[in-house]
Amino acid sequence: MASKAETEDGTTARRGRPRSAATTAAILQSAYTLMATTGLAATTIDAIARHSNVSKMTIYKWWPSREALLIDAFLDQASRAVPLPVTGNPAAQIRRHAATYTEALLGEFGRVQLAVISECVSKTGSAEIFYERYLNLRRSRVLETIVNGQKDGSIGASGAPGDLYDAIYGSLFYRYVFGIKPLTPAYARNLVNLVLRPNADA
Amino acid sequence: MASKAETEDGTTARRGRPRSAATTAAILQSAYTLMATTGLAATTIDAIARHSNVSKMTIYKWWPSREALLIDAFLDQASRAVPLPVTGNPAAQIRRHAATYTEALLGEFGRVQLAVISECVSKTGSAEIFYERYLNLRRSRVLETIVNGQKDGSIGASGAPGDLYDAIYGSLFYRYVFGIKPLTPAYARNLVNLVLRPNADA
Amino acid sequence: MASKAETEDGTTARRGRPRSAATTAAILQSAYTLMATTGLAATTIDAIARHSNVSKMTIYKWWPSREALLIDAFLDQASRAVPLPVTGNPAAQIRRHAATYTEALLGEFGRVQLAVISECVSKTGSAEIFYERYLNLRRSRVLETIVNGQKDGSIGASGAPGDLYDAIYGSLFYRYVFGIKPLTPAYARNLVNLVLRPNADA
Amino acid sequence: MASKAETEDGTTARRGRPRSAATTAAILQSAYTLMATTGLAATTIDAIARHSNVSKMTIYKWWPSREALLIDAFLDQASRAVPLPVTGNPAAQIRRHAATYTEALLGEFGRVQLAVISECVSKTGSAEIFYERYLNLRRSRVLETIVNGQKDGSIGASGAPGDLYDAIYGSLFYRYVFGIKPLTPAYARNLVNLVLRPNADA
DNA sequence: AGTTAAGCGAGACGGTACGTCTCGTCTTTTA
DNA sequence: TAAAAGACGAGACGTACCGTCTCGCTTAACT
Repeated sequence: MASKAETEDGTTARRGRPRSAATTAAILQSAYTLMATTGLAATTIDAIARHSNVSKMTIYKWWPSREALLIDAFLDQASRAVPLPVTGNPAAQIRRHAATYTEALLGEFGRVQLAVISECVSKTGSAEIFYERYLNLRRSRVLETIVNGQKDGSIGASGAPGDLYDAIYGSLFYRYVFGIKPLTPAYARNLVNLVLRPNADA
Repeated sequence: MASKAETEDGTTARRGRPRSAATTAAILQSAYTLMATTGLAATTIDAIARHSNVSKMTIYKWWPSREALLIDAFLDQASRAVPLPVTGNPAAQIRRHAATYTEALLGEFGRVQLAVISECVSKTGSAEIFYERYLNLRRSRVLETIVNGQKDGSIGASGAPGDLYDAIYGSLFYRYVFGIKPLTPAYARNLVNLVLRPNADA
Repeated sequence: MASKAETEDGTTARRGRPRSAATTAAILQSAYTLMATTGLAATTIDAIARHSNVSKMTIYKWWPSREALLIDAFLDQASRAVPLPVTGNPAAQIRRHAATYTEALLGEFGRVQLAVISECVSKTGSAEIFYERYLNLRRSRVLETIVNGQKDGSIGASGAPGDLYDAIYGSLFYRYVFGIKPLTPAYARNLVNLVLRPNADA
Repeated sequence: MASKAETEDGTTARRGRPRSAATTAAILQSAYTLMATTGLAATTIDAIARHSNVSKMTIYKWWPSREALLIDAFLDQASRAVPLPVTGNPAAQIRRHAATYTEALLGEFGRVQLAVISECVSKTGSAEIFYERYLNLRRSRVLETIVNGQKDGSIGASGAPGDLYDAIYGSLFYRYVFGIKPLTPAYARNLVNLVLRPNADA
């Protein structure tokens, strides 16, 4: 007989009090809310603990550093935002996505994302971790779409997909970080057309 | 900061009150050095005061906040870096500038610039101040060059100059922040060609 | 028929898993060892649990507070130490006991006893509990001996037995707590003679 | 000409903002008050800082540890208490002093003194520091008085002065720590007579 | 043999103090 | 009269222990 119980999904049941999902959620939610409302400087571990009614020890138990927590808080809340469209031809998909992304940038999503990136930069010197844990996947998907568009002819630009992607999303990010106007869905759509040079009917 | 002369017998002879310019320079130099070597997190006002042998009071007297000081420290050291070329046709000028800028990004200049931007973002939520005090001027000059290129035909791309600029420099910045490879002078030159579509002889 | 089993010694056997004697012993032993070796400040409940491989829950189940546990740990180990001699005349008995007690004070016994007393004082403001659970009984026995000595004339001092006892053992404790030298068996024997003024042949 | 200003009392004036006497006093007063009212366990550095409206940094700047602060707090408030009488013959002086000391023991003084001693014991294993910084001087003075009494014949006991002192004050301390009754000025006077055996007219 | 109750280790958790750090302000001496 | 030296209140840092609370497993007495 096995000395440890197996749960239905095959994971081994651990001894001891199980980790509280409610606590974890409260921490992530508080971190996100504080970033969105009070800004990065006020989003201290102490403030998160106070806001979520969780002890600091519990936070430090599960996250090694503030940037790790902030990334998780962002991922937890923002992952479902800005999905890549699945209908329409590749150029149109990207155009819609860039517009939606721009709209998100102008709201809470943008504020929090930039705070997380800033935290990573000030702690580690770059935002590579953020790229690996969040951006990379999304970029890969858009890259595939660009490749498809180049294949089916809906995208006229012949540059490397990564270069095209960065020209679009790098522009949006650049304008957002430095407050360069305009930065609107219409600007984003126009930018996509400029960079990808889609066929007239795309 | 060389505010003290050494006499033969080793005692320190005061030559009178150090010039405030010397003190200012020492503060800016220390801030820059600390950002470049120990990173943003360790570049505290206390550390700058210690490193420059200046009292904290003097620093607070002249700068209202850390980001203001860091911007000045960056401007003081980095203004002379990455000058816009004045020879060659417009497309070639930008190509050379983008390559030079990329090279600078990969060194001390990039590290410090990103630290300053990060500080602005974490304090104010964006890097607008940095844009106004540094980027804006440089961007304007390049924009003029792009306009010239579009007029004389050396630049084939017809988009708004600002859009073209952001596509190039936004891409470079984006790759730098997120550590996306490759990021080299060759990549920059290629990117300029992709975005500006210069005539074959440019 | 009895609904509950009776063990040999008349105690009622409880349902469920019986309390583990080994665990109890391990806790008390660890508490004593830690007090003797690492000092009171390091003898935390957590440290005792770690050292004895017992969970904190088990400790808190059986002892309501740290001072209660430390007293028990002391009693468990130290009760058998420093027995009152039963041979010789009363004055000689006390003289030998004071000397033995002094010797014990200078070793592990003294260190642990003082730690326990200190813990009681810092938690409750005095060491009355320690007196009630440990000192009182021993003092009573010595008091009887003093009374006997005063009756049979071997003790010349006419003061109240309690006053004589405290003059002797209070002196020893006082010197121990404040590190006043000398504090040796010889000093103790001399002190007993000074306070009790035994007849020459005692 | 001196390069540093000399204050009236001959101490060298230091550069920079001078230490605030009010702050120091507030810290010591708060520490004393908290010990007397809430007990040792509640007299944390945090609590002292809160109660005195002083930052923890300032406390840690001037005292290396809690026991050091508590000793100073006790000395600051209690030094003037329980002065040795200067009139009357030696035996009578000590009798009065022991009675006064006992009275003090039963009030705030006793509570705080015991707390300080307990803190020293739990941190360092003994109260030697307290002896060196407080008790020693007082004991020496009483010892001189005992010597005088033995010389002029007012004290009949021939033991070493230190032994006699400890028999008296050790008894009082012992009774206080362990809550042994009675502990009153009358008891103290009687104890002095028992130990010192003064001549009838003393 | 199966049920039930308690003991016990593992470990999560909120609370609070620890001792240290930087911030930004304030007060004094010195050149 | 500007600068240094440095005290100071505020409050975050990351760690430790407190005492409580699930959990899963074990051990016995009672059905």
